Amino acid sequence: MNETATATVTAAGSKSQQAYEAVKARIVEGTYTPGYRLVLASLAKDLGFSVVPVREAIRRLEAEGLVKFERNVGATVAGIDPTEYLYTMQTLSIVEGAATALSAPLVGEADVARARAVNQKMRECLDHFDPVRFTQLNQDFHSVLFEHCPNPHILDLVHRGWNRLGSLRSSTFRFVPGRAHDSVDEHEALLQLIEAGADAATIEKAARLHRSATLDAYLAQAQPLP
Amino acid sequence: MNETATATVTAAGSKSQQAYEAVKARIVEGTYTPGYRLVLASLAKDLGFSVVPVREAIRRLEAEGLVKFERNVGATVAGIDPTEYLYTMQTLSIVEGAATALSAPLVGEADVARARAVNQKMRECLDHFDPVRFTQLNQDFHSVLFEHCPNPHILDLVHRGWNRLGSLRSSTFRFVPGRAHDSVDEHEALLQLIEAGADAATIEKAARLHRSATLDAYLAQAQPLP
DNA sequence: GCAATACTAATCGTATACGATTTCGTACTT
DNA sequence: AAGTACGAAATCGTATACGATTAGTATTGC
Repeated sequence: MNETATATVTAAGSKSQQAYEAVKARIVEGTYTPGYRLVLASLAKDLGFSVVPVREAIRRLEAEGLVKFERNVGATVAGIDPTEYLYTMQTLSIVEGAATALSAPLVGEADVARARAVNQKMRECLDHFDPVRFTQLNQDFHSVLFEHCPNPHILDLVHRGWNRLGSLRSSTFRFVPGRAHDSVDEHEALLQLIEAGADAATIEKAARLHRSATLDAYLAQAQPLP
Repeated sequence: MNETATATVTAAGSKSQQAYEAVKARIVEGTYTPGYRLVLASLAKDLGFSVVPVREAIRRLEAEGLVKFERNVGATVAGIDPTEYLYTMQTLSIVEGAATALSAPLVGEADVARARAVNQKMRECLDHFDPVRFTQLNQDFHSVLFEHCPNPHILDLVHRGWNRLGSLRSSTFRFVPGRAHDSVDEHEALLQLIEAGADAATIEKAARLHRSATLDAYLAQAQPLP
């Protein structure tokens, strides 16, 4: 059997949990593309489990918005129509902004240095532009900034938002390449705010606008998503 | 697809759904108090279903934070230690503030009038103070203000927050009676902001502070929760 | 008398089985 | 020929059954 390289090796005994993580991984990494039909029996046979744990896993993924479920019909990998993208990005702008602001006082020098290093890689990435790598680095960067958020509820909401966007992380910056440059600059500005111990409201506003700007750039592009 | 405020007519064919709603109702209305142990077999026998749909319902409630679940041990109605209360209120202050701001442009005169009527009842309620009724009216009031939020994700987060607080809605204002008076005044101020077509940021800030103030009042009280 | 261990009861986790519902293809009717 | 009605295949929903794990209790050894 093959394991996902990025997996945290949870090795959770529960098969529901295993199924959950397996399916989630396949969705996020793109093995199951949006619209893909998730048949319980097939998945169960594929994973070697019975349908019951798989079913539970699917319902959990539904709750997170990663799959769409229709009674007596089945589950499909949640699509990302532009409307959903807008909703998700808007929600993320709000909760991530808050998380970043709440996290800021707990971000130490080492964290800032790490974030800055990531941002530097992003800047280098601008030349021979690789959207996938860039978006991955982007997530790494922001993770450093909000991961210290002391409120686990908010942090969870942020993670869910990123997960939902994960399905199209390969394409986010592909559609708005011009945005990448500004993004890197805004990152540096954000770091300086944090270093300076800026007001929570200021940091929140900056973080939110940073995300909103990406959303706006996408909307301006008005390119239909796959 | 989604149930309106006037629930109870759902009668969703799925037994999972029925079980979900039944258990949720009993938690929110207080039949199952925090810490109550939810035994699958007992619930199933009680509801007349098998354990499988009940199990699914419990997991959904877990995802919403209404019950706590421990593997191979069982589920209990989620307690509300002060820490959790703080987290939930803080999260709610953020998402409800955003929802209210996004909703504001869509709130018509009729809505404002309705909200004001509710607030008037709350003011009358101040004399012979009934915490339960007051908190119910409070929810009604805010529902009018955020229910038009065009982003369903955010709206859903607001609903979840209110649900989590539902278990102690009978006690929220019981512990901070002095807060009730200020709350009514802030409601009126909020209505005037909306009527005047105030800036989204202004409305968001006001709505958030309104909730934060309740949280702060509670924290100042520093009374341990049941 | 106290503590550690073995045993029992309760409960959860998963598998298998069967009934219910939907969907799609085919044949028949107009 | 087109639309409708019927039927079969696929899939989901739920029930029942059994194995696995935990918690509580009694017993035994020191």
